[in-house]
Amino acid sequence: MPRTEEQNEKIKNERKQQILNAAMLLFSKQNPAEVSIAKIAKEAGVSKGLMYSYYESKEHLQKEIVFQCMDEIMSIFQMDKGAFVDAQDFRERIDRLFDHVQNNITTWSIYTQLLMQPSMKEVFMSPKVLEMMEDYQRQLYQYMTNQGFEDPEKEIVIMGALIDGISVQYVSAPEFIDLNVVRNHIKDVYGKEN
Amino acid sequence: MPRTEEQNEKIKNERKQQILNAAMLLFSKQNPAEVSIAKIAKEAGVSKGLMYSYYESKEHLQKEIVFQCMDEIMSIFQMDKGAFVDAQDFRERIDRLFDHVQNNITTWSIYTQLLMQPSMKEVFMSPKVLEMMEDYQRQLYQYMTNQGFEDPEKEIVIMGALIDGISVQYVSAPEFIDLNVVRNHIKDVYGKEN
Amino acid sequence: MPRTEEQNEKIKNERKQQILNAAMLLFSKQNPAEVSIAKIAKEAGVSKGLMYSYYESKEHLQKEIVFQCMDEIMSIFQMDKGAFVDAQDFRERIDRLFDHVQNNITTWSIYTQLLMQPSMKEVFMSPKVLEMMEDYQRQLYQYMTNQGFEDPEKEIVIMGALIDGISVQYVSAPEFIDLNVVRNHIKDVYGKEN
Amino acid sequence: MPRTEEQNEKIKNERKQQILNAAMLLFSKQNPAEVSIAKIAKEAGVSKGLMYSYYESKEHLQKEIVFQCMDEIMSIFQMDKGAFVDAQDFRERIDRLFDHVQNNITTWSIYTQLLMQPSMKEVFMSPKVLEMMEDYQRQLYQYMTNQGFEDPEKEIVIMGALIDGISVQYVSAPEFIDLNVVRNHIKDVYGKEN
DNA sequence: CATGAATGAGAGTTCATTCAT
DNA sequence: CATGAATGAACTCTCATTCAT
Repeated sequence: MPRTEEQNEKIKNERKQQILNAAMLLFSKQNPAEVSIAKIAKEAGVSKGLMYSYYESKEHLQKEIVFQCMDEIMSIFQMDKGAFVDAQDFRERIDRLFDHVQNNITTWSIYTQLLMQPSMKEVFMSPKVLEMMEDYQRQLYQYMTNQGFEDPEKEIVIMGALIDGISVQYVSAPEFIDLNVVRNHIKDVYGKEN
Repeated sequence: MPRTEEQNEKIKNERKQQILNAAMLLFSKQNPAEVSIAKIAKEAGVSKGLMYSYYESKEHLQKEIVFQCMDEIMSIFQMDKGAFVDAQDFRERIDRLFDHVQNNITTWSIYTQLLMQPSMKEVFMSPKVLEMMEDYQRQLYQYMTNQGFEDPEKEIVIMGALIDGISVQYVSAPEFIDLNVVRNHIKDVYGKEN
Repeated sequence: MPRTEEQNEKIKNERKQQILNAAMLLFSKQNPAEVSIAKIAKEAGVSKGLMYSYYESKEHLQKEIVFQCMDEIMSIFQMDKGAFVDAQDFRERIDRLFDHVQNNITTWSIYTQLLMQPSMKEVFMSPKVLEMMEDYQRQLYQYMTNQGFEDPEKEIVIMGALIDGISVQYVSAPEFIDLNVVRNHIKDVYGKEN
Repeated sequence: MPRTEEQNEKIKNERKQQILNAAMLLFSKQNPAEVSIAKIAKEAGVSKGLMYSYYESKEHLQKEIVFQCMDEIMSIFQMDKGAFVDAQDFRERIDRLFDHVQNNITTWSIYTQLLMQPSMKEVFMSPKVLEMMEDYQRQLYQYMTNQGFEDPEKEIVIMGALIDGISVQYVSAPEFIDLNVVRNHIKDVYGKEN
């Protein structure tokens, strides 16, 4: 009784996720360039050969990881739900973001590490990502304007720098960094009820 | 007749700098782990073998670069000159920092890239660096207090996140980022004359 | 469909033996330290990389060879069969030993060469080898006493020196050395019927 | 005031000996193939470059060492003094030999190690060495005949094997081997007064 | 769909040797 | 005569990738 197409698809997706998880775990502990395909395969519990049924090459695997991280991170702001409706919505999204950083340090660690690499610039500059960015900018601009800021663009830059800065510090040395200082600061400054 | 001690010293220094420059150039364009000794040697115009007269191993070369970057960056704030005396001094130091980021993007790119790597944690946690950090914290704390901030520690965190965040963004995509927004914001907020 | 465990095992054993044979052949013709992994791989008809699937390192390969030679040589005296029962048994064992030297000059050449190297002392001093040596001493002591020798320990030393000396000479220049002179001398002196 | 030709010659010889001694010291502790020219130069207190004023290559240095060892060893028997005149003379020469082994374990260790190497066969087979060997054989044959041995050739083989065997054992593990057992045995058997 | 033996290019590293000084 | 910076070939070893099974 051969497996149905559907079952196969399911198995494939599970395997793919297995491999991705294994890779992410190892990448978070060591420079991806120093993690061998063999180690990932072992960690994922599959054979070396099988890796290439799911990922064309090591480079592709790395890029897919960055994309997945990006998707995950972007989804936090729930851009699909439309613009930030009000200050409460804004504060909730900020909380979701900071919670995510705190609870998914592995994801963020890999994401930061990989994004720092010049070779990943093309991922960063892909249409898909750029579009997301623009959406994010537009919605935030709208919100900042509503909040009465004189120079919304400036505030977006400041807020972005704050978030990126504290995240980078946090993944580098989570034991020394308290995310809440910045979290609260952002909520105070940008999430005030009118 | 053999070269004098002096002549040898001079040659060695020149060669060492040559290699360092080549390595930094390449590291800024590609993940250091993926830059081979052969490539660095070629870029520096020396033989592969000679690399090992000047650097015990690739790892040592990498670490020396991080340390050098760190020294350079730390020296910007001129902690040796003592605490920030007044707002003007503060603003000058901030300017020096931002100028440095802008003019030494290579240094900052490598520095950020390497520091993101788990294996570099030990460099970051070395006594020398930690001591510098503490100095920096202490002097800034003093300054923030003088400026009349209620919660100086919080302000240090915020300012640090801002600087790190904008720097990371800048080295990732200098063509899209305008450092001056954050530079002026910091000078406005923290560098006001009393 | 993947190969069965059994098939893999078989392949691995064959390959391992192939490599061992190649290494021994080359080691017998040249100082092992001067025989490169590449040469061994070529002689064995496998790729350089594959060598490391079977032997962790060159050092491991060398040591495995010494151990194998040692086992082979030790097994000649068939210590497991118990003490030398009588003069005929003694003579038979001596013959087996000399036949082995004559027919396995490669083994003996490597063995002698490697054992001369200071770094191999640890192999020589391993518990397993030392135990075998003691067994050998004990059994020979018993036999020499039975044969009526006044100073059995002395005879053991003399006989050992004779065997080692002629073996070393033989592997150095087999075309000049006639093993039988010493073989017969030992059988005459120590293998007389009571 | 330039050095005279004579002084230069003296300096050269001293330097040469310096290098030789350094090399022998290191070779006795490590497989010659693993001792670098740099290490020898350092041990000898000269520059790497100078090594090549005295020895054409590493190989030549090694061969010169074997030759020197051989000369030293051969001189012990004082073949130049002519045949063994009587049993006392024989016993004295045997004593000189065993004393030398005991007091110059470094020399013997290198000598044995190097002679075991197939590449050194040519040294062993050189006319000079072969001639020495023949002299030794002839003189010993004469002596053994005088001593009344029926088969002098056989006795020469036996004695040679004994000496080589115990020497090899001694340099391999001096702490376990008592040279005197064989020394006395040889003097007893072959050095009896008629 | 799954395996892991096998490959080969290239990595880091060492070292005998050369040669400008 | 003496130095040691410099070279380049060769070394040990790793690893992404392939493919027979």
